[in-house]
Amino acid sequence: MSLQHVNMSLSGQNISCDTCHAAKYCMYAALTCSEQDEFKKMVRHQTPLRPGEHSFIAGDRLKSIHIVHSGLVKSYIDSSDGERQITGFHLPGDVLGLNGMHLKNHTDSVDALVTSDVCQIDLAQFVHASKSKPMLRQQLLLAAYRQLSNGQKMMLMLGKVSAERRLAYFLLNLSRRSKEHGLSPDQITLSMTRQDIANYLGLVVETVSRLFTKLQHDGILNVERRTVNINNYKMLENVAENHHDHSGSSAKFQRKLTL
Amino acid sequence: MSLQHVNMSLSGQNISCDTCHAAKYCMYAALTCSEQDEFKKMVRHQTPLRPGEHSFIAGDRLKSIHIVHSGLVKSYIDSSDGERQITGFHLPGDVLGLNGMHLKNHTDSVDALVTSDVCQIDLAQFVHASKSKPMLRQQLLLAAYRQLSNGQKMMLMLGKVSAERRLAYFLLNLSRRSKEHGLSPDQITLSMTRQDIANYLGLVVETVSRLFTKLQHDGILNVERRTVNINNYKMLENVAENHHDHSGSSAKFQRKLTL
DNA sequence: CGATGTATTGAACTCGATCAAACAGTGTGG
DNA sequence: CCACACTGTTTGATCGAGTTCAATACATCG
Repeated sequence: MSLQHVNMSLSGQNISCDTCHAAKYCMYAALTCSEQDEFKKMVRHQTPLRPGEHSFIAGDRLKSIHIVHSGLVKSYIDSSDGERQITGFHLPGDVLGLNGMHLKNHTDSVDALVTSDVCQIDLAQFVHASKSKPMLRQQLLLAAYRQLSNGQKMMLMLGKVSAERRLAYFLLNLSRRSKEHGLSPDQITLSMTRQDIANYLGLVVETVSRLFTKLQHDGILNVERRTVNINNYKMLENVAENHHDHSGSSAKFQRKLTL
Repeated sequence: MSLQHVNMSLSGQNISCDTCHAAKYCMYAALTCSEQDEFKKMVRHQTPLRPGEHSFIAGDRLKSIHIVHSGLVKSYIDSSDGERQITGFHLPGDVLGLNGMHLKNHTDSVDALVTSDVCQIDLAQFVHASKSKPMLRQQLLLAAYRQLSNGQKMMLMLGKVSAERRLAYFLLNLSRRSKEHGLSPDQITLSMTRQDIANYLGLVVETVSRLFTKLQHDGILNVERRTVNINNYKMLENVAENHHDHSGSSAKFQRKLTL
């Protein structure tokens, strides 16, 4: 099994940071013992989210910090005219809903893609605890800065990058994160639909589907429904970086990619 | 005579928060007197930036917080293969370069579009002062959250929105911000080139130019080089919101827009 | 089994990009 | 003052990447 099944069978209340599989990806890991004790006291759990259920939606009062404990969730914003843009897929340890903090209301929504647990840390308690334990605040801040930097990269993607490169970049990113989470970087499971991937990348499903087929024909990937095997990491990076060497593309390999 | 000329003739060292025209748009305004005193002690100024000069570039050691004092600057990131994406235009009071904080190095670059002053607040001093004056930190945090929220809206724009809507949205945004800065919301000066606008919106110059012409033909705008007059605010909003009623578009007005 | 949601594939179309040319300001130097 | 180069903007003609529409395949589940 993969990403999404970690801890899926735990009941909400049995979860503790001590036994949390995701603790090492969580801000929890960066805290000292006494800070961790403080942290543990603040953590509450929603009942596990079934696929499609949401952790919170835009407009909800923002009274907690949310951190993915297990599973996989997507965050998205909706525009006035009904468009939706998926703004991220989030793995255990990821902090959710920081945008919106300044308004005390969520500006985005979060749905589970697979059965997922999301921890909640009461904001008031957190702020209070931060006074004596500044590292708590520090860690939240770091998460925000990381997300800012990420968002800018995403803008570059959506504004300047071709469809093929977007997908390649997406897969590499997923691969890297899978690896960080102790899973195989070569075999990745897409727990989100093609539709979700397309939306996230600013494309339509058909384009994503065609690109998967193309990358498979090029010998870069093996795609089997939701399972993707990366056969040629280097070539995938070339596609992502637009080193448009792998010239003839499909049908047959042409040169050693060192050319 | 607009946005960009505020204070352009001040020499770097004469600037003080007490006399700063932008103080009310700055985090400074949210501070108490004693906090303001602390803040003032930390502020340093670069010599005024001439158009095209940069305040900092990606990779620079991040040792200060930057805040626009006067003028107009753009921030952008470059990709490995030479693409550039402008990530924002920044008016007085805006905080720059928060992304990158987590790495202690700037991940984006900032160039002046017109003669501009940028204040620098030494990060070490700021962190130290924050210990006794938590509101300082609080304000920086708020800026980060606002930028996060903004970035997500931008993703929606770049991923889902048509060229015409992007430009409309951009102009409305500029108009709103001009108004906030005490300038006319109807007559706005584009201190950035068409190229910059296009890049920011994920388009090419030609498209932006054509869209200006179109919006003018539709009677929504009057465009005169860098000066844009918004004749019909409501119609511009309709374009931005995709209320695709103003159906026949160009050549002749067709219905009252209440239809 | 049919029903439903997801994925792939094909054919035609379209929006915005690209290529190319002309035009308008703004210096700069003779 | 004009010739010039230079940069930014507009406009036209054509192209193409990605969308749209439509049909089919494929799983999963009642």
